[in-house]
Amino acid sequence: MQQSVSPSNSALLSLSNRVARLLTQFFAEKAGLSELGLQPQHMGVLSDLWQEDGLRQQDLAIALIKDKATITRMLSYLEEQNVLVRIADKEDRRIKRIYLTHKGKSLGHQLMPKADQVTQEATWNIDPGQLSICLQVLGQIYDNLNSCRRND
Amino acid sequence: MQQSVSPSNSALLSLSNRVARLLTQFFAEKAGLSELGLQPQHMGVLSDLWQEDGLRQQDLAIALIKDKATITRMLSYLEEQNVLVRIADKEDRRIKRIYLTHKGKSLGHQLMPKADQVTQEATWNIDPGQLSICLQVLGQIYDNLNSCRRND
DNA sequence: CTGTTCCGGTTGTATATACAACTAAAAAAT
DNA sequence: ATTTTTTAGTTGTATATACAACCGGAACAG
Repeated sequence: MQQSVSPSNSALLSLSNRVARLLTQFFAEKAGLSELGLQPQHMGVLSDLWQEDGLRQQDLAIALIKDKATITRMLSYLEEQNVLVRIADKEDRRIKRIYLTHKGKSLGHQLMPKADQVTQEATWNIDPGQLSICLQVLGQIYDNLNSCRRND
Repeated sequence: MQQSVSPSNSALLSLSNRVARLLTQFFAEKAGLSELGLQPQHMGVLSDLWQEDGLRQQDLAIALIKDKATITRMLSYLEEQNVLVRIADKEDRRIKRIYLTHKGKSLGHQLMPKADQVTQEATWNIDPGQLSICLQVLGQIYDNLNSCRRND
């Protein structure tokens, strides 16, 4: 694999930020997000709910590493757009559980493959084994940092 | 390497975003950024100038994947804080070249090792060879996406 | 040369986000 | 039981960012 910059370990911080921004930007364009009334930041919510319905707002805040106030406002918007619904938990009335609507699930069907596609294009010249290792490493880093963080 | 979630390739988008956010957050805390009058987003500028002085604002915008207006305002702040100076280019008077001041370089000396440290902590249980592969892959993805993007 | 186009940077404005303060509900302490 | 503390979510406010419109200087066309 040829490489224009040889990153030191210390580059992880800036490199991860830049890759994340680039991928996000490309995805938003490729998927025509804004034409769908969605913004890049909404994808995190959508993809997490796509994997598991009925999450609490707090769960989303933690998973997405965003302020709970930010989540409140994102969900208000997405609820207005009929992408999802908030349903108060029966047992604990503080909790609101989030469910995708039909429209939300349909968007998931439409968008998840696009995310795959963008990843494919971004990694066309990368050895699958190495890509797989990269994803494993990122997953581990996520777990490492996530396990020792204050959640609020 | 044990792993709580086994990411598919499509996870790159969300995983890179989350890792970037977590690392950024940890770094900001570890380095006491806000006590230094800096915000996380300033680190990109600082680290790029740390590597190469005299960049144009446009260069920074492209490298950091941010709007040039955003860069303008970040630099105005950092210039006020005496972290850097803008110097008009002699040959092309549209261009402003950015140089770290003494204070800026001193901050670099102080902060770059902290970034290393955070990376070390985040990857303590990861095989160095695999981490290195991960960084190479991320670097390649950055190059891939960066080379085919509209710059403005 | 002169007008046109392009490029680097700035400013106006709307949205996204974080932080802080707050409300309501549950859990824990006494 | 009653008070205190903790938890989930919302709202107020300040800052960060993107997008659009703009300005001045450079390059280019005739």
